[in-house]
Order: sequence, then structure tokens, then C-alpha cells
Amino acid sequence: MLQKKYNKDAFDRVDEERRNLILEVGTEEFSSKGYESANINVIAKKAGISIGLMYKYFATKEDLFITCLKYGTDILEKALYDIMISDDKLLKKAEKLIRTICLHSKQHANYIKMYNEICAEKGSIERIRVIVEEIESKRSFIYVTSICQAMEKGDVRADMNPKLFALFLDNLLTSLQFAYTCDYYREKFRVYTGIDVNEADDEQVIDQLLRFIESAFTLEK
Amino acid sequence: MLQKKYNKDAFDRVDEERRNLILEVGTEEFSSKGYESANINVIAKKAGISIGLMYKYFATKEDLFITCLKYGTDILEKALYDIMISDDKLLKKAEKLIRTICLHSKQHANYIKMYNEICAEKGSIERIRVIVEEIESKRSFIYVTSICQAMEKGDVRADMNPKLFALFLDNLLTSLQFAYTCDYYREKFRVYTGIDVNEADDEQVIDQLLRFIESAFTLEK
Amino acid sequence: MLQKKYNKDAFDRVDEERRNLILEVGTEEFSSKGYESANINVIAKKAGISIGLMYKYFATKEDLFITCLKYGTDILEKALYDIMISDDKLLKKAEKLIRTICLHSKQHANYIKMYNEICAEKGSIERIRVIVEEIESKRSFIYVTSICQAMEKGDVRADMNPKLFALFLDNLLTSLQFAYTCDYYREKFRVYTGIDVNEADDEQVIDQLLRFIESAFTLEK
Amino acid sequence: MLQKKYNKDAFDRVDEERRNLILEVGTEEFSSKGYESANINVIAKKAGISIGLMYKYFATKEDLFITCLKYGTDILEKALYDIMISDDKLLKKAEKLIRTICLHSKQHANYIKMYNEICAEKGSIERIRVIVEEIESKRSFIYVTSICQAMEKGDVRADMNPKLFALFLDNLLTSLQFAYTCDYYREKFRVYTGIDVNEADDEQVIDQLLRFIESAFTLEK
DNA sequence: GATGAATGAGGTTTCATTCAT
DNA sequence: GATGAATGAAACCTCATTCAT
Repeated sequence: MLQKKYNKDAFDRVDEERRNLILEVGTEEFSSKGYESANINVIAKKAGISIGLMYKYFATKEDLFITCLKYGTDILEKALYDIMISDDKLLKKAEKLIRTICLHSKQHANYIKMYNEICAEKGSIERIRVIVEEIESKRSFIYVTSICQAMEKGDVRADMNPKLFALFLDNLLTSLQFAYTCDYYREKFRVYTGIDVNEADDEQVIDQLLRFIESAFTLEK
Repeated sequence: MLQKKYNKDAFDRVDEERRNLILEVGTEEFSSKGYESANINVIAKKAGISIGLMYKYFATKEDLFITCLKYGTDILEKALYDIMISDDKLLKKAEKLIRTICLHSKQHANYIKMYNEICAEKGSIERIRVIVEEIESKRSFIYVTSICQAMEKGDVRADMNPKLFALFLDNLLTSLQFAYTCDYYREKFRVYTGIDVNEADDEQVIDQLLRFIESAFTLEK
Repeated sequence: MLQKKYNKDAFDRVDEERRNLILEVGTEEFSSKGYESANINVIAKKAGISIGLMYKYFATKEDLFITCLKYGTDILEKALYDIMISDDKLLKKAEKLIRTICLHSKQHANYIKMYNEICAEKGSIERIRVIVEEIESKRSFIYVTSICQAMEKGDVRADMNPKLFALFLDNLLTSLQFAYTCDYYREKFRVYTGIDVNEADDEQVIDQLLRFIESAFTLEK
Repeated sequence: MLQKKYNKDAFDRVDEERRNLILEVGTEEFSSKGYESANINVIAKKAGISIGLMYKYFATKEDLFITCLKYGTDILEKALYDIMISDDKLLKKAEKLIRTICLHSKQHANYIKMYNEICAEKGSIERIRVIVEEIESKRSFIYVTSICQAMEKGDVRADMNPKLFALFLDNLLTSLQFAYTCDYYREKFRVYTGIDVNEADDEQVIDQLLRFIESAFTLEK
């Protein structure tokens, strides 16, 4: 919870417009080229600041990357949070969740791509641990909490481990996000379904995924 | 279907011991460092051959990568195929599938890591399309076929799109593979469940995932 | 006419001393080793700058080469231009031309060698076209214009195609330049004349070439 | 005169078909790529022999190059020789010469390109001296001899140095050869004349060059 | 705070030549 | 005579980071 900061103090003092510009340009570069191939000098130039100033704001390329990643994550996190604290039943929440994710994926494709990038990170385990904590803890918390509440109310099956089911749920949603935004997953979607996800009938995809999840969470006798 | 070759002919003529050594060393390097950071001079040296010879075997770093990736994929593909053509019911197959994947993930962790790496590939769409076709087409085929057969027999729900359900199933299995092998996913597993996947009770994980899938595929009235 | 730039902006901002040094060192390396065998790391080192900075100035080895070439060409071009716009008769101009070229060849031998190098260029036709345009267009223009003026005045024969005669003239002058500077042509000069061009009586060479050209351009009845 | 051999004895024992094939393939590779960029392993493969055998025939890449060059030169040399020993007057010879060169340039473009390549050679002066001797001596001899004979007969001007005039003549002819075959010279021809040499009216070019030469060699009072 | 010139290690790829068979 | 596997030095180019101004 004690979210760390990955930028230097100077970056906090920068006016919002420039701050957002830097993060957006960074996100664009990282998401299109990948972490290793992204060029921090290019990011600085595109953002209209000097490379020297960039290093006044961020200690390393990696810190810039993580800050960009968090910037994008926060937006979705907020939307998910609003859904999960509502009074809806779990399955209603799931539907809203899926719809929100579809929408968000299209609007903020670059953030999803960055998230996809970090999912393949090869670094020190300590560093990864910190990042995962940063990115996943809030989301996992709202999932698990919602499921537990539903269990208590008897809305969903009783024989499940809510943590594992939360993870399975997230895996499905994340994979869907990737299908909407990342090249490999989009092509995989095409291989499985025969159609391009961008030309697919969103409602059908949502409907099917909802049936899948609904049944998985429900156990009728 | 007519799978392309990514190595030069000279590599086919190499004796098996050396061939396997090169692919294993390559897999080790790619899976631990990631594609960009992997160093083919290092791979050549560790495999005990000159860099010049390496380039007699593979035209580019990328070709070496894909050949390593395919080498690992083929092993699992074969195992999955054997399961799916059996006479078992779909849910029995699913169980075997999960168990096989758990086992394979532990035995061939490096190949899973390479697959994870390619899932975040940022390259030309043409190249990605070729790789996805290479890696996913056979697997998707056996999933979809098995599901369709089960539908015809009335073993599973009738209101599903088998292609989408196959994709959802694969997403769950792939995510599990990653949890067993890739740093980010392992840490994510820990954030969600509170335990390290390597110290987790495999049986419980399998059991829970099976319940999730079983219910998703079944629709009792 | 609107001559392209082959260096990056950063090179324009460099102080003149360094700029000239880089071009001179580059010219020396290219003219002595040839384009392919020239080593830009060596050029950078000899010019006292890092290789990284070299690439801040020039995008590629080729751009450095062309910039060096143009640097040398401009000097001679200027001298030729001054001669050709004078009021002298064509044959007087020719004499001045030959003398200037002899002098220039000795003073700027390395640039002639680079020009000789580019004359054997094997590259994409588009690239060659651009370079030829760059190097030859001004020179051809002043030759053709001078010849046409002389024709109008009746100073020279009327039955010639001025463009072709300009080319023939340039071929003779260029060959002479090469004889003064390039190994193959110098040795060829020796094979034909029995003497080394550097030990030859310049006045005799000039005198003979002038007679050759003079007669070629004149048609007495 | 004592022509050196640049191939090993083994190459002399090879049957003619293979010998010619090797030289033709080599010529093609050298003329299209240039000496440095040509790849001797590729030449061997295209000629259908092993690289090992190639080195049984030629000690170095350079020896192969020179052997190819001589192979092509011999053909033209023979044709020129036949012209120059004829009874024709010098100017008639010159016309035949130009026509032969035009024809030869089109039929054996690759050899001209190789000759063009060697004209920009950067090597040890000793080596270049040997090559020049090899290539130029016979040609210069027949030029000079023909001119001297014409002088004795009073067919041409008496105030010329026959050796220098022979060189000037050769320079003009060589430049024409290059215009017909080498990219830089062809583009230069276009810049000077406005037309592509391949679409030019050959007769006009020949006619003009002949007038140029004719006048240069003649001195009417 | 802001600049951007400068660094230089490091990585992929090429290819002439050798030599064991 | 013939093969072709094997070598490894060398070259172009990139880019994260520093630091003097």
C-alpha cells in the first residue's frame, strides 16, 4: 500500500501540462517499441524538454517506465474500484467490469501495452516484486473482497477459494485486454476465432465471456 | 500448417548433440535475459562454437530465437495432442491438460518464459502474424475440435461459441503456466493468494481451476 | 539546384576548427583507404572526438563521406566558376582551366581521390543519381554555358553539340586530375609517356592538352 | 610484357567450361557489388564449386579479381589490335575504334565495370604498378605506334607529342566506355546531355566524338 | 532550473581464409 | 582433386547517462 515514488521531487513540481505530456510521450514510445528498444533521448525530444532535464525528473530509464505505467494503471484502477464498491451483485459487477475493460482497452491501448510489456519483465526479483505490489495489490484486493462478500450472501458457489477464483477472473479479463491491444494476443484471437478482434461483434464476445464467468462462479444443483 | 523453417540447412546437418546444446543454451539465455538483452556471442561461446558458425546455422538472432521457441513448443504440443485425441470426456481431458501443463511448466520453465517473452513482442505485424500462426494454430485446432465433439455429444452446454470458449480456456491455462514460470506472474499469484506458487498445494490449485472450468463449460438446469 | 545537406544540424553548430578537422581527417582516411575500407572509428579518434559524437554529426558513414566529398568539390567549383564567367575567349578560359586544375590537384589531392572513388560507386541508382546531381550539375552548367556563348560569337566551330563537347572536355580534364592524384591513373600516365607525372614538365603537358582541345573546338577551313 | 599469372596451376588444368563459368560468375559479382563488397564464398557457390576448391585455384580474393579482369580485357585488346594493325588511316582507325568500343561496352559491360573498379584501387603502389602494366601496356603500345606511323606519313599534325595524344585519346574512349556501363558515368552523361546514354542516338555520339578527335589530331593551316 | 554536447562500451553481423577429411 | 565446416577479427551503429555551463 505504501506506494513508492519512482520520480524525483523535481517532477512533482512540474506543471501538470508538461507532466502529462512527458508521461504520454513516454507511454507512446514504450508501448510501441518495447522497453529495451525505447529511446529515452527520443522521448525527451518529443516531449520538448532536454535530456538533461529528463534526468532531473527521473533517475533512470526504468523509473520513467514505471511512472508511465502507474499513470495509466491509476485510471483503470479508479474505474474498477467504483464498480466493485457498488451494491450490484457479483455477476452484475462482472458485466460492468468487462464492459469497462473493453472500453478502457480501446481508449488507453498504450497503457495496456506497457502492462503487457512489464508482464514479460526479466529483472531482479526484488524489483519485480515491488512493481507487482504496486500494480496488482489494489486490483486483487477489490476482486477478492467483492467475491468474499458475494460468498457471504450466498450469491455464488461456496466451494471455491476466493483468492484463486479472483486470480482466474483477472486472468480472463487481462487476456481480453491484451486481445484488444497487443499484437500477439490480437493475432492469437484471430487464429482461435477466425476474425479480427477489432471487427468482432463486441457484444457477442462480452456475452460469451460473461456466460463463461457466470457459470464458473455459480453452482446450481 | 506447412510450418516454415527458421534455421539454415547447415543446422539440420549438425549432429543431434550439438543441435540440442545450442537450442538449450539459447533458450537459457533468451529466457533469462529477454530477447533484446540476450547476447548471441554469449550463446555461441557457451555452446562451444564460434560466432561465425552460429551465423552459418541461423541467419539472424531472431531466427535463433524462434527456433528455440519452436523447439520447446513442440514438446508440449505433442503432449496436448495425445490428450485431446483420447476418448475421454472433455472435463477429463481438461484435468489431464491442467496436470500436464503444471508438469511441463516445471520441467521446461525456460520455454514458457520464451513464450511469455514473445507474447509482448513489438515488431512488424507481418512477422508477429507468422509466429502466432506457427505457435498457436495447432493448439487452437485441438482445443476447438475437442469442444465441438463434446457439444455434439451433448456433454457440454449448447449455448457457447466453441472458438471463444477455447480461447478463454487457453487463456486460463496459459496464465497458469506463466504463474509457474515467469517472475511477474509468480509475484502476481503471490499478491492474489498470499503464497508462492512453488510452495502452493498443486492439488488445490488444480482442483480449483478444474471447478472453475467445469462449471463454465457445463450448464445444468 | 537546392543542394541537400548530408550532415545533421549538430554539425553546423560545431566551431569551424573542429568542423574542418573532421572533414580533413575524413578525407584523408577515405582517400587513402577507399570508402569500404575506411574506418569511421579511426576517423573519430584522429579527429579527437568520440564515435558517439561522430554519429551526432553524421547519420551514417556514407553521409560523412559525401560531406567530405562536397567540401572538397566546392573549392574547385568556385575557382572554375570564376574562370568561366570571365570575359576571356573560350580557349583562354580552357588554358586557365587546365592550369587551375593542375594546381588544385596538387593542393587537394585527397579530394580528387575521393571523387575518383565515387566514380566507381556501386550502389542504388537513386543514391548515385543524387550524388551525381550534387557534384556535376554546377560544373556541367558552366561548361555548357561558356561553350554556347562562344558558339554565338562564332569563336568556335558551329557543327558541334555543345553538351557532348562539354562532356568530352570534362572527361579530358578529369582524367588529367586523376593522373596527378590517383595511383592507377598515375601509373597509366607512366605507361603511356614513360615518365612519372610528378616529374613531368607540367608546361609541356598543359601545352599539349591545350593544343588537343584547341583544335578540337576550332574548325578552320 | 612478361605477363604474370594470377591463378594457381590447378586452375589451368580445369576444363574450359568450368574455367569460363568461374570467371563469368566472378565478373558478375565483382562488377555488381564492387571489389570489397563482393563475396568470394558466394562466387564459389554460384559457380557450383566448393570454397575450398576456389582456394586451390586462386591464392586470394584479389588474384581472382585480377584474373577476371584480364579475362575481359583480353577480348577487347584483341579487337583493338586488329583495328590498329590495319592499313587504314588514323582517323578511319579512330572511327572503327569508337564503334568497336561502343559495341564491346554493351556486350561486355561487366568487364568495363571491373576496369572502372580497378581505376579507383587503393593498394600498395607496387601491386598497382603490376596491374597497370598488365592492362595498359599493350593498348598504349598500339595507340602510340599507330599515331607515330601517321605522323611519319604526314597524315596528322606534326606538333604533337604522340604519347600524350595517345593518352588523351584513350581517356576520351575510356570515358565513353564508362558512360555506357558504369552508373556514375551514365548519370554524369545524363546531367551533361539531358538524356540517358542508353536512349541516346549512338550515331550522333560517335559522330561528335569523331569530330572532336579528328580536329584534335589534324592541324590545317 | 535548464541545456545538449559528449562519452564509449557493447552488440549484431560479415567474410576471407584454413584445414581435416 | 574436392569438400564445406569452422574460425574470429573487425566494423558500424546505438543509447543510457554525465556534467560543464
